[in-house]
Amino acid sequence: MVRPDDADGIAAAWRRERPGTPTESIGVVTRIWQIGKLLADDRARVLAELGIDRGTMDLLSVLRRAGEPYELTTRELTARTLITAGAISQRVARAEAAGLVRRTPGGAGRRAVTVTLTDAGHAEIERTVDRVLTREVELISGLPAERRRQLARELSDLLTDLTDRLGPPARTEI
Amino acid sequence: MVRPDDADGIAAAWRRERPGTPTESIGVVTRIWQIGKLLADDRARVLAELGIDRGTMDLLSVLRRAGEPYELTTRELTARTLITAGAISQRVARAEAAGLVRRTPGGAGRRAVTVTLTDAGHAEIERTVDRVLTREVELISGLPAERRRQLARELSDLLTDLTDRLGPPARTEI
DNA sequence: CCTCCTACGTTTAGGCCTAAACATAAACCG
DNA sequence: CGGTTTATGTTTAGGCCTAAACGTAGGAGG
Repeated sequence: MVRPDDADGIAAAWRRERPGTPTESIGVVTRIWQIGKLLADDRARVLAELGIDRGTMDLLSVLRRAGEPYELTTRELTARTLITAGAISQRVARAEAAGLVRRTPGGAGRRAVTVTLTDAGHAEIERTVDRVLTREVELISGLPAERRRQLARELSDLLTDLTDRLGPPARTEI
Repeated sequence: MVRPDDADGIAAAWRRERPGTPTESIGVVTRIWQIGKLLADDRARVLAELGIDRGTMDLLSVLRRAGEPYELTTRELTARTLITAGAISQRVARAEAAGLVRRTPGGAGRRAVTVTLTDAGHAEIERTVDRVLTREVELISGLPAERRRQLARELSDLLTDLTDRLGPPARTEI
């Protein structure tokens, strides 16, 4: 197995090939993407074993976290998630077909549709969430608690700064 | 615009709804995904203005960084990228149709296909790379140089640790 | 009231990816 | 040597997403 280029190697290659290329961001940006992909693929594997996909788990998670009575409008779901309204509509349709949520017209807004967790959906997320989060804690356990908290703070500062620069569209997951 | 849940809010919601849920990873993992998505969407916007897509830029970047004579086999491309061999095949086919690369049978390995940057492909990546990287440096300029380097080191440690735990499949981009 | 406008969802077309099936050159081996 | 395995790529089927077109309920304004 070829050892993939590390971020430092990529930056060095650009400077060698094109002296003057601005490379200061690569050490952070590339690694964020690499780590994100490793974690995302691992979660997909865990969920595949449980017979559920990421989109559905994301949906059920948001509803479960909202607390009793476990319902939100489509608009609220869109605002709390990283994806578009159309994708939410499709995710909800799939979850509804699987009996995990229920759609009922009427609710808060003008023409809102309320999405509610069914008992089956509630059971599904209970079955899943600890498995997923326990696995994740295990994955980052190489980082001692204090360094983990420090990293979280630094990422929080970066995220806040980016959000200010780019407008608000950075949303949730799990 | 509804303010999205922040990672701390998500962790707090899980602890409120399900005391005992392991939430220590959320502050790092969720933020990694959020930051990654903000940066990826921004890059997609920059590239859309330049009339090129992320996959193509990624391909041209890897070839350009390889240095003269700007060619790699499909297998090497797969090893240096975050995607599957099938996707590489499709990306190369698209780039070839656009005249940006050339495929020639034969090369290093057993039955290798060599992918070479054409002059048009070379020009395309020259036109693009500074724009993309300059934008990225600007985006993370809220982080002073020393903190940026420290964050890069911490991410590097985390990535190394994750790669060891999960096997080697963490690859490149840009 | 009636019309227009705006908020809210859904549907559709298309893109790109993954996983798996497929094709085949080259090497291995009895 | 000739059959079998292995390394490489490509193709195909299907999934999920985005962007944009499309419906339509309720207000707002005249």
